[in-house]
Amino acid sequence: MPELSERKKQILANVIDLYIKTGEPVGSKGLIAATGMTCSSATVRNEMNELDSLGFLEQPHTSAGRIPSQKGYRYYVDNLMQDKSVDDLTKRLIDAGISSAVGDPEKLITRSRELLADLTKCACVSTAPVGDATLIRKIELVPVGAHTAMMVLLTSNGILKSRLCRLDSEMSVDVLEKFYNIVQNFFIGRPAGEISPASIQTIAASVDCDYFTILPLMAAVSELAGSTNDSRLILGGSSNLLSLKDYGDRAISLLEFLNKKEPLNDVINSSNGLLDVRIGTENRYKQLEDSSVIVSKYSVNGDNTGTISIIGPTRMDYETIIPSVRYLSDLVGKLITQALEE
Amino acid sequence: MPELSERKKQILANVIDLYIKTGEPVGSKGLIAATGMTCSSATVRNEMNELDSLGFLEQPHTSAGRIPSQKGYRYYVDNLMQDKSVDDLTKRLIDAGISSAVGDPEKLITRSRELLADLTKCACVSTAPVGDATLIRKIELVPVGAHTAMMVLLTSNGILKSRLCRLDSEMSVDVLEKFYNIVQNFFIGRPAGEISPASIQTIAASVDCDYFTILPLMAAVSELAGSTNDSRLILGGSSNLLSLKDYGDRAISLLEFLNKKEPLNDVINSSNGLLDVRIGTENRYKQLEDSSVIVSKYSVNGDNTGTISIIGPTRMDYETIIPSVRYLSDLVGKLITQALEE
DNA sequence: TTTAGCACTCTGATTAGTAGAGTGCTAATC
DNA sequence: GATTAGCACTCTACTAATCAGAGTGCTAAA
Repeated sequence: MPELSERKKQILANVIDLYIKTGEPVGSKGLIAATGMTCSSATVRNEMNELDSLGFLEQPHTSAGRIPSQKGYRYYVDNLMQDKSVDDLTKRLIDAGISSAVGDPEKLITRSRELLADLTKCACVSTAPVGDATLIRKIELVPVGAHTAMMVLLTSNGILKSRLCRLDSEMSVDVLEKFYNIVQNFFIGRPAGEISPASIQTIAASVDCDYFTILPLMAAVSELAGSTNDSRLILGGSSNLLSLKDYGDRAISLLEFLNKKEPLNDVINSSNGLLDVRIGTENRYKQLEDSSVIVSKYSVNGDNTGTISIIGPTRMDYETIIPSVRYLSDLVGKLITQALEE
Repeated sequence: MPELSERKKQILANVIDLYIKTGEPVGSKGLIAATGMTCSSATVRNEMNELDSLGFLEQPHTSAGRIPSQKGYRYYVDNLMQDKSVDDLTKRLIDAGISSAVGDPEKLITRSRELLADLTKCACVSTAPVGDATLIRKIELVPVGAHTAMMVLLTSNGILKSRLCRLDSEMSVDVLEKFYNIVQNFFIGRPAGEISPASIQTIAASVDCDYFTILPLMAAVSELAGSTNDSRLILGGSSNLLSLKDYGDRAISLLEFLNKKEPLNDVINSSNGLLDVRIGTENRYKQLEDSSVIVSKYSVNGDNTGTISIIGPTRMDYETIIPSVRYLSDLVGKLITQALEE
């Protein structure tokens, strides 16, 4: 990355700030008017020209102002942006917004997602905490009818999974007792990831109990345990993106893209580090080429990690959004850890 | 409602069918070309003119073809549309689509919503079954830490609600036992709607137990019981509406409208009868003036009702969508009832 | 009652013209 | 050598004008 003169840096930063604010290409005169710089427009023009050849700015067409290129945004985020901490008002908004959900992990995540989408006017994606360290805390079988029961599985992350299951034979006290025995001996306290359809079969065969009676229950355990590792990816606030002029018609295909689980999951999961900012084509998907994605990880109990992410136009207000996302995701991690504390 | 001649009825039906198919205003020549009617275009013009003065058709402008008015759609849905049953392919698609979720109420509703949104290319809204007859089936307190526990409440509809709760004192065996006693005596088998913050207080005061220890638990029960009656309104497939030319720019404000819980809830709940079709301004909301809403109720155990609804442009394919919605919602009702059967 | 013929109307697409914003270059100035 | 004023040039966004086409309503004949 070439070293830029102080003035170039300042001009680049100003152009980006102004463009983020107005959405219009920034011209030399307009830049001076908006920032009160002391040099003349011709000087700015010369500098902008060089920033253009260096690839930090680009022109929509010959006689328009400049807009930041992807490289420009990257340089801005890495070097120019003032990495201020979250401002006081936002902090209070966040604290107040999630206060009603502090004790409950699921609610907390939901509220945070909604809140952040509102604050940033972007789409927001949340995932529940998952990890190898997810232990099975409790499995409960709640009878619903003579042949049916709701199976409820609680993990060490406070994530609850449930599923109705049906037995061929009657759900007798005897069956229940045997089931709870197996649960106690083989499942409680074990990592959810260890439970596979194969291991289930072995266990079902090894216990002193009718194989075909207990098998549907074991299968249900296996399914629930498996599903603890799907990360409960949920998208919110996507309609915020619709009214942005940045996207125009392309908002439609963007929304259709975001509504598909698999690619979105891939986008979120391919992030590095605690807080990852990916600009434009740094996201591998064509549909995100004029969007930026900010993924922030939070950790629960030091082991399991979930994410809170923002998806919006490359022309998003990085300077305020990044601190907000970081603050909120830290908070979520801490609060969930605390809620689950002994 | 004035009685129309057979030919007028036929022309009206044909115009609407064609307009639904093409989205373009229908002219006299085009109508004859598309339907193979035997009279001349001049005759059709005369008839259309009368249908126009009667209010069943309207012209976007003087020299364009006709499009159905709201009154026209209403007459079509009530009198002209062939109320065929769902076609074979659709039936198979639906059956196959939900087969993996048959035994589990929550999954079943989710799959149905997604499926119907795909089939109809419209937005689809589902609600879980609720009603005065919703009984509390089970309340379970799953310890998570020394001071915290996950409370799980299961209703007779198979709907599961959960919430983490925190005690000031330790969650001793003694406390748990007393709690389960209260649950058994006061809650199990009772309608969820009966439980109010006031009744909770009375109960907490009346039992032989430390009031301040048991109160947080009682409060949690009250909250969960109260939330069983929120209908879990969920919207899916709304991005389908974006690419429809019917809406143009207005798609944005429509989506923003649909993403708000309260008005959407109102729209769904203000429906009458088992299957309600509301066209354009028959919906009380300005934002729905060029949309139609189809609300179909399903019932579980004969008492509790949920809904599956379609929201799309007034120019939707009523003839195939209505039977699909009806078929699917009946199926959902039956399957949930069956899953919960003794 | 139906139909052929025709004048009329309105839209939507295309073209031409214009004002304005912004640039890059040159030459003068600090 | 860096900065700046001046200017010719370019490109867009907007407006107005034109025109073909689709469709109508009306009249008069069948």
